[in-house]
Amino acid sequence: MPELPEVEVTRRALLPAVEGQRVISVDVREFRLRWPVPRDLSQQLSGRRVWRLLRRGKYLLWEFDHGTLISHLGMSGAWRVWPGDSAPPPRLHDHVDIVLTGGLLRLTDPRRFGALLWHASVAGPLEQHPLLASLGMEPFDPRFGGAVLYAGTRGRAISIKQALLAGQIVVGVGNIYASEALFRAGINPKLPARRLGPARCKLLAAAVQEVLTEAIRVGGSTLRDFVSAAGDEGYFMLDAAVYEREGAPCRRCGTPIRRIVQGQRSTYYCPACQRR
DNA sequence: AGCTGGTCCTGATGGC
DNA sequence: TGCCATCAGGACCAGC
Repeated sequence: MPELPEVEVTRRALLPAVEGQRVISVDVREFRLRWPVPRDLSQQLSGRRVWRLLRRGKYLLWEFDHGTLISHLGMSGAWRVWPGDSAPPPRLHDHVDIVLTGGLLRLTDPRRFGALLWHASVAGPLEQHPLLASLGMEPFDPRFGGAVLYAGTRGRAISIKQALLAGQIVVGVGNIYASEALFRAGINPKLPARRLGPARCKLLAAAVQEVLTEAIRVGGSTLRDFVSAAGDEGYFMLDAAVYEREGAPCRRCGTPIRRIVQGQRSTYYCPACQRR
């Protein structure tokens, strides 16, 4: 499910059960995620209070006094929350339960590309954690804009689609929203990143922010109970302009949407609208 | 069999 | 020659 909007929607849904609440117990049923879940996670967290639940890119960061729990949903992960002890028995792929005073949080992740890691404060500043250190700018950072995109794409031979996806310039843009943002900006996804001038960078930066903002807003309604109750069915993007619409008429001009493969991932675009 | 929401890692290449 | 940054491809998995 998770690109930035899904992670952000998840964060907001979990907030009341997490922030300011104390961990009662942790039950790890499957340690083999992308990296092994720490064996001592339960000892590490039990009895401790989570002060804040933050997001960096697609990572969720659970801030404790003595360190930070880092979670990532990979391709197929989701957190769900139940109040009190109302949670049903865990099912296949329900790998971790974190019981807090605010409710039970359950991590499900069939493909196990997700991660759950502990970063102790004594190990150094969180920003220097290997997974976080080289991340690009947050798309909603007030400093983010065309200039950041322009600077970041200088000298880059890869396509603009892949540059967006790489997360070194700006984080949070996954495969769906990369296509959607490029459509909105009217930019051809195959264009080498270094060929973008300041004007197109400005358009694209704005498009990235718009697409993500809209997805969060829409997710807020369509995903409301995806985290709390409804389960796995939750995520779908309302009204994708191009994503998974190969052959369907462009909503702007009617030209059939085209699908290509870049870096082994599908890209969708309108060959007529995206000529910039 | 071939596709799917992510991203780290490795090894090859190219610039200074 | 050495040290970078960049780039392509592979890897990790289950489900449809």
